[in-house]
Amino acid sequence: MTKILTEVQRKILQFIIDFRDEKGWPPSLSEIAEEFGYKNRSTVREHLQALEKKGLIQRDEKVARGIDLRLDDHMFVTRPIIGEAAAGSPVTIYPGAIDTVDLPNMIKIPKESFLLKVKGQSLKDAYIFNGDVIIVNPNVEPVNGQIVAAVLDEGAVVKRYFKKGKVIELVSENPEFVPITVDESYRHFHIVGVVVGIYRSMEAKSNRYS
Amino acid sequence: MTKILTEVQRKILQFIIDFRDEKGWPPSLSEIAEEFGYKNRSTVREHLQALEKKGLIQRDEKVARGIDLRLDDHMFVTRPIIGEAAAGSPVTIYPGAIDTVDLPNMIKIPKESFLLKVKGQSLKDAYIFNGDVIIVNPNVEPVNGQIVAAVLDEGAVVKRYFKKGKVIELVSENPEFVPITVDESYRHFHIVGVVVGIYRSMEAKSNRYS
DNA sequence: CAAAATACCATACATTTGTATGGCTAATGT
DNA sequence: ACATTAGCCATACAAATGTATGGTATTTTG
Repeated sequence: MTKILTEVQRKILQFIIDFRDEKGWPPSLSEIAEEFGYKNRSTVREHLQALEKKGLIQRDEKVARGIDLRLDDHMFVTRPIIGEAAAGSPVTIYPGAIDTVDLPNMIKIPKESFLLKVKGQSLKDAYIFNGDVIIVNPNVEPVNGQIVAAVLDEGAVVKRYFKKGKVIELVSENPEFVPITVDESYRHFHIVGVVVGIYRSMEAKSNRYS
Repeated sequence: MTKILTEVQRKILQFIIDFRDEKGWPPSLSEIAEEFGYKNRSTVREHLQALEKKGLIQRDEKVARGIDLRLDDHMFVTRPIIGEAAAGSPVTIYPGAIDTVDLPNMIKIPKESFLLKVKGQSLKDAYIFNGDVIIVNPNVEPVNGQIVAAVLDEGAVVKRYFKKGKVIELVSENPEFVPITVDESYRHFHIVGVVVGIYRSMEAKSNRYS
């Protein structure tokens, strides 16, 4: 089962992955040939046939750029969680991804967004629960009414954002909670990003009460 | 900024997304033409130029299948919602899709699954709220512990599924609620499908208290 | 209303792309 | 010693692919 790749095959596979990542479509035989200095496409084709035989790619030979990656599904399905959101402590961003989520083959993360796993019941006033994954886009300006993840003196919050003149108000989804008003008296205030959505995996193993 | 797509453009974009998802590489102009019954590739090319002008794709015209998706900036893809889930009334499946959700393009709905929009607060014992979208897969056998959407005499429920011998128990996420035991006394009992996940859009417009 | 955009078509053309065949060398295993 | 495999080449060929140009009809927009 463990088919070992030769050095050349490994490099070609890596090139296909990178190419596809960057351009959005797989390389043609010519492009692979050029990358590796081959004067001939047949050479490339033989390497691709080897890769297909070993199950790493699937080809439609009759079709231009008909190279499909068949890497372990984990590559695509398991995404790193780069931090945790919880009240009382700042949003923790791990230096390297520590935890991962298994998202049932349905979630792909755009480059600029990242995932935060919700820890504890601290965000339940926003109807977000332990184990939920929130999708945060750090590169957009929050619009009034959007939910943002923010860090301030007393910790991290996930609340609706309203800017009124110089003052920013952070309102909970749950009307029982009093809004936070951010003004000059705050020394630390930083918008982590806009919460674009939440995803909750419905796996039996998940435990929402821990 | 909000460039609106025409119906044709939207459909073509969706086809490109699905094609790429399924095959692993983008479609050629011919393949798009064939899909939509066009007798001509120039027609397709014009649509692609429109999509590129609106920033949704990026093309390398000189290259076969040179279509790159640029959905990151336009995070949302509109998908049809085919029904509603609410307690008290059976799960309603619209004959044709009526409503739509804007899902982040990162959420890829498996072909066999469908979306139900949650209406009212009736499912809040499962921590699912008004306006949430649940992703239901009807073609898999529920495993003990999974959350299912089911219809029974008293209406539709979304609860955890446990089969013990001949008896099926439907347990709420919230321990305060008493489990439902399904036995011979039930005349109607039908599993709609397994809830694979939920997605909640964090749009300002959404109103969770209606 | 006139201009622009949308949405199609036909035909022609140049490249790109992948395939097929055959041959050559070096390393490896039996 | 001999077969096998990996790795590379040249040449020829057919099909797929994208482009260019010019046309028609309808709808939308300023």
